[in-house]
Amino acid sequence: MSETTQRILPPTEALICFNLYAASHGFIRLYAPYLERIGLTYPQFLVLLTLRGPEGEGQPQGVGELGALLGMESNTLSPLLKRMQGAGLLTRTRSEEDERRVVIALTEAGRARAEAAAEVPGCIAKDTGLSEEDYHTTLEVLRKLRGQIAGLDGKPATE
Amino acid sequence: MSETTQRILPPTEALICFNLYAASHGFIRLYAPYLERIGLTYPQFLVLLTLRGPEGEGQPQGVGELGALLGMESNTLSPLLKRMQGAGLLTRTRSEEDERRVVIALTEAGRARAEAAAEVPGCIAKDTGLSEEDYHTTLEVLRKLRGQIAGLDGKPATE
DNA sequence: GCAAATTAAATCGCGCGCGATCTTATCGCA
DNA sequence: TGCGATAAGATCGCGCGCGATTTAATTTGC
Repeated sequence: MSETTQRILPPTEALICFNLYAASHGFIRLYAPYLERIGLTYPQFLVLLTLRGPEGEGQPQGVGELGALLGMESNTLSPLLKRMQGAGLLTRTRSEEDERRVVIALTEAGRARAEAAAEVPGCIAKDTGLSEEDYHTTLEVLRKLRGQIAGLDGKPATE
Repeated sequence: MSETTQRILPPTEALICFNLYAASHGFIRLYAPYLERIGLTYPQFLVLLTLRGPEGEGQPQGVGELGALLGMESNTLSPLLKRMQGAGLLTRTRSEEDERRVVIALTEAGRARAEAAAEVPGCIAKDTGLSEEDYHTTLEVLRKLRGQIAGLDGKPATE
């Protein structure tokens, strides 16, 4: 691990949260030209990838399951999915056995768009020039970090 | 580095960009109760920390410098700073020597709020329970990653 | 068996992010 | 000196995130 943390830095630079924030937006900016080309926003891209599944064999999902996978709630997902339905990418159907649930399924156009979306991460990986090892290390650090903060949302605050 | 990357994962879980996205929002949710208590949004918190400086000795900054430090442009910063001015936290003054520039300076109330803001990251570090070493490793990985993607925003796209 | 509690999704309001455009000031240079 | 190019901010529109509330369906507990 390189020792690049300097003594005097802008205050935000020493914070994990700002580095996540800046890196996240930085990556989204990298994705932007590719996503614009296929007419998707970044969250829409995430939704399509999730519905597509790891090998293109994804099944329809409820709004709740989708939200759990993406870390969003219905207040974000509902309007997002409505826009995607408007774009002809997916359908929203009330579940038969539980009328509260709404099931999201890809249309043919949605499946095609999802295939195009699935090509993008490879392009980004190439653009960034990260080695296989760096990629893996970074992914592990991030997944571990997410695991560490998952579940402590119950306002620990000044206990 | 633990070997937790499974064979079959939801598609987004294998992406660095989604892990950044999810971790960033996760951290912002951790900050939320603390920031709400002092009446700040997350970007406002970043602005105050930056204006305060590493040791509380920060100097007034132009909108552009502030944006460079935070990775924002005037289309995001201008309304944000205007709201913070409305809240009495800072002043916006046209520069004398260059009438295009607008200089941002903390008010007394802003300085006080910035001191309160500076307390928060320590609380979060405690809540997350990250070891000193994990914190340092994570920070290094993120800063390295940001360095890797900095500057390749010139639409490399399918070259 | 039915009212209260719980759950799923939708809706609303507000504050970002950001592409696109506009305004105004400074700079370059013939 | 003057005028086109550049630079700094501001403005506008739209799509998220998210807290708060609402609506409707299901589960529960008596």
